Amino acid sequence: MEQNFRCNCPITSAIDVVGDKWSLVIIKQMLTEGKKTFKDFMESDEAIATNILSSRLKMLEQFKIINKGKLPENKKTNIYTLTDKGIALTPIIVELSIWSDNNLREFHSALYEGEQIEMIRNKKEKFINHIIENYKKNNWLQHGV
Amino acid sequence: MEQNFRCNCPITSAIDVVGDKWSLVIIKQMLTEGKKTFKDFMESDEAIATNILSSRLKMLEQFKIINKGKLPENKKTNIYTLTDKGIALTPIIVELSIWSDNNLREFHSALYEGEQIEMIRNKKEKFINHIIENYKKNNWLQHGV
DNA sequence: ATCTTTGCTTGCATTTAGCAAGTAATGTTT
DNA sequence: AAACATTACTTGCTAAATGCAAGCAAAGAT
Repeated sequence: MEQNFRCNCPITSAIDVVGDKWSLVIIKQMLTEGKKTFKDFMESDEAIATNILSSRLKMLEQFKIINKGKLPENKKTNIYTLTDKGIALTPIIVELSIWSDNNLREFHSALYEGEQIEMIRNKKEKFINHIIENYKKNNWLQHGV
Repeated sequence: MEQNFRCNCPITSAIDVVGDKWSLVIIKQMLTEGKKTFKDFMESDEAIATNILSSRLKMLEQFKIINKGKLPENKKTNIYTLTDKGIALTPIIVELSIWSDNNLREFHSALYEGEQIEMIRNKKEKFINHIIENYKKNNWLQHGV
């Protein structure tokens, strides 16, 4: 996988991995919208195409950002969960949200408002931990096993 | 510009603006490598193509993330500087750097090491301010005017 | 007056993303 | 058990973004 990196700068390398149009959107959906199956992602506001979704999930699995598993009672549905590497992307996602709220409103008036973003801004560190704890709680089955 | 946004989610919208392969790399170069002219960006480790660089600089200017100006004594060289919107991207860049250092090393063994990343990790908030103050100091001419 | 530097643009090739349709395996309903 | 529906894909084609090489005009240096 080494040949995929443009250079040895950590910032550029992070962008090489999760800097495409969809990776961080998928991770956001897992982290804050409780999405975990192929169908869940398909039905998102963002309307990702199925071939792109499929290739992105494979790539994220290769970089150990997500796990692919199944529940014992269902042999059809794949359950995708964030690994620790994936959960560690939370601060990036939170900072993107804060930046948009502060700087993009003049170009995009319909941006979500309100409590959640206010909460993120006021108590960033606490909110990051809240999102992570919430994610872990709702995915205890996968994380426990 | 409204039609460029996939939906009303702030995270997705931030990715719509700076989530391409080059925007955050250019901003990183300005913020941490002191680059400010077309030539500076051209000569980077990452080796951006000139047509892409040109279109990215225009786009970043449209979103008021950078300013394009000239020094009084030189009519040829364009000087690009970060606006406050651009400087506000610093926390995102810092978090990308931390994530890489903690999570990408197994896939990219040649990642830069050492002091700087250690410093970022240990004292994140202080380091963000240090980067910003340093940038502002070196660009006082543009910021002052 | 000529040469070099800077900041581009243009044309073409390649890669990545998007859309619509198809499909195989599983699960559900009658 | 047969038919239908759901899930998680793949395939083929189109469109958009990126990459490469060359060219070029304006400004500055020699």
